[in-house]
Amino acid sequence: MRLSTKGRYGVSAMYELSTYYDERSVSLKEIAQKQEYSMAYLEQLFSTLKKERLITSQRGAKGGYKLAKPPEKITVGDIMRALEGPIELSECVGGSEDYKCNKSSICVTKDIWKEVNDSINTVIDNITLKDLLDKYKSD
Amino acid sequence: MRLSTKGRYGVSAMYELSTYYDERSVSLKEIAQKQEYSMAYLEQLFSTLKKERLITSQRGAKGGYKLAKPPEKITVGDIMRALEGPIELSECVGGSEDYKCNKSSICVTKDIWKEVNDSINTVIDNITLKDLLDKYKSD
DNA sequence: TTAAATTCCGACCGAAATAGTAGGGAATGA
DNA sequence: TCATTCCCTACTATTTCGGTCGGAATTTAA
Repeated sequence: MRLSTKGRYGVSAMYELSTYYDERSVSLKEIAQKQEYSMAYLEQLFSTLKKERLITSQRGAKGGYKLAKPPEKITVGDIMRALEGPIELSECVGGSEDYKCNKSSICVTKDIWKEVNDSINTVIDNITLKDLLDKYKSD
Repeated sequence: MRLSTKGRYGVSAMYELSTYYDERSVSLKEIAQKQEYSMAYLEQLFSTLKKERLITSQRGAKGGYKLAKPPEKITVGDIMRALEGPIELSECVGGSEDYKCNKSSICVTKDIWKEVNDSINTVIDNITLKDLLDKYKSD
């Protein structure tokens, strides 16, 4: 039971961007080196993050990426959902309301997955990049 | 971001067993039919559940499976961890204490995964099979 | 004692997801 | 112009998922 690296890589990379927010763009190369990730792989994640409008980009020499919004307006949940899709522990939970559920025991367990979903979302939606910045400073 | 079916199938199947706790063994065939799961697949899950001593088995005609403990002593967390392994959103969290972490931003984000882990565990460790039984009765 | 029901066990399998690689094109700044 | 950087598409190796298959061992009942 584990998450993919996408979310982890993404949050770390976004944190890196947030340390330079309002200062300058940061290139993929720089982030990849600092975090020891594959640059080409990070590139794919950034492409997604850009589509989701969490970052902006600047091409060419001295180019790079920046946060599209201030760190206090970007949550870990935003990043996770952008990269990993919605959190759905059971198709019964997130899906359409009309889901036909003739298996009694599934209906009983359904609420469990919803509860777990909610608790995960609560946690990740309540941590912003700013929180991480503050935390690191105080450490 | 989603869990495998193992945990879901497992919890549903265990719920089924719990409805007959202290009454009789339930065969795989019966559970598979009731829940419309593949019998051969369920078999693998049950093999794991048995190794983890959550169920006992009786071979031969009139055989089947039973809960190894009363429903109030088996949590959803027990079942999930048996089938899906420990919850580890990051190798940084569950692993050894000496994990060398020279990437500052990972250390900052590490606590996030721990928090998420903990919140999931809290939820699933606080729901027993008995709770599910009671819930279904009252519905 | 034989037949049917059942668990037990190991091997196999196709599809999808994961975690990347590789290569070239297009914009930009110096 | 040229090095730097993002952009895009395609490919690939490995693992996990969800499941199948065949047969052996055990038990009950006829």
